[in-house]
Amino acid sequence: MPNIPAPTLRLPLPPGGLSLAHTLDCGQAFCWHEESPGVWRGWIADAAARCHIDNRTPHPHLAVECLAGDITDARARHYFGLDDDLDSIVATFPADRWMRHASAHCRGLRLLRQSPWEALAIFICSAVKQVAHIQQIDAALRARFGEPTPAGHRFPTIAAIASAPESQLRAAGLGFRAPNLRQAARQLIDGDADLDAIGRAPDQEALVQLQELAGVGPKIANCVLLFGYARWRAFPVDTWIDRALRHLYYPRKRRLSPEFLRTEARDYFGPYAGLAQQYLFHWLRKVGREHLPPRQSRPRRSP
DNA sequence: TCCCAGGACCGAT
DNA sequence: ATCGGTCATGGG
Repeated sequence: MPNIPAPTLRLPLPPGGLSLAHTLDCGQAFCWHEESPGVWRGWIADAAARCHIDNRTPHPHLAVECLAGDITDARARHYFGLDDDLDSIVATFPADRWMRHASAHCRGLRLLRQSPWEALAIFICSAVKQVAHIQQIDAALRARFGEPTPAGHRFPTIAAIASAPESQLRAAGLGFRAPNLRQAARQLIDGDADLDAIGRAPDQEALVQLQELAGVGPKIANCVLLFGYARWRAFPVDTWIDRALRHLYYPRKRRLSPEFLRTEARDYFGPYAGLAQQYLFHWLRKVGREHLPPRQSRPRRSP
């Protein structure tokens, strides 16, 4: 069988543009890495891909080289959210000082359309982990449990994780998250939870059902809703957003309950609160740390 | 080296 | 309802 050269898709960039660096390295997906300057290697669903922005032509475009599996024009457009009117969406963000910083820094950062299962699984693994290590876990899960292709391993199926021995999951670096990921997969296999049904449920009901899964609390449920189901109002409150809300947005309020931060704050950021949250998160981590006070670490018990 | 990381969960107030 | 302790593993 002849070796057919990999087809390369060329997608014109929509208004609002697309930044691969911001979109693929902002902590919403963990299966991409910068292979060489400006060239990103990763996965669009079950297809391996290599992407870069080509500015040479009169009309700049996104070049997507398919390395394994099938990527159609429509699938790539959908994955990168190229049909979202980014300018109009960013225009709905509150025009406060911090969002202006974040929006200026995150130009071209789009919401990816990841699969619900992949978002669920990787964010269960994300608990109390640095972004760099979540990427490592993604790679380890693929290598150990994912179907091989000529260009690497796909993300493991629900069944593959459900039947994986806990010891092998721990060997992938999951630590105490291993039993959670395995049990969540089993709950889905057994029909105790249904990702399609969650996709049909309104936000609040979807959050409740997601939190019935092992290892999924309020923060991860919101991540799955936002990144796996493209529910723009979902508002994950992690340690970064928590500090930003307390110190930058509500600096003089004494007691801020987690519930307040998840609901009142979410309403403040508007109909696309989830993307606003991601802009804040990415900006804070990359250039805005100086605006936050140092984390308060709990004093260690004396021996 | 040693502190800490895109939390969830459990039990004691 | 809120608070503290605990859960593994590796990056910086």
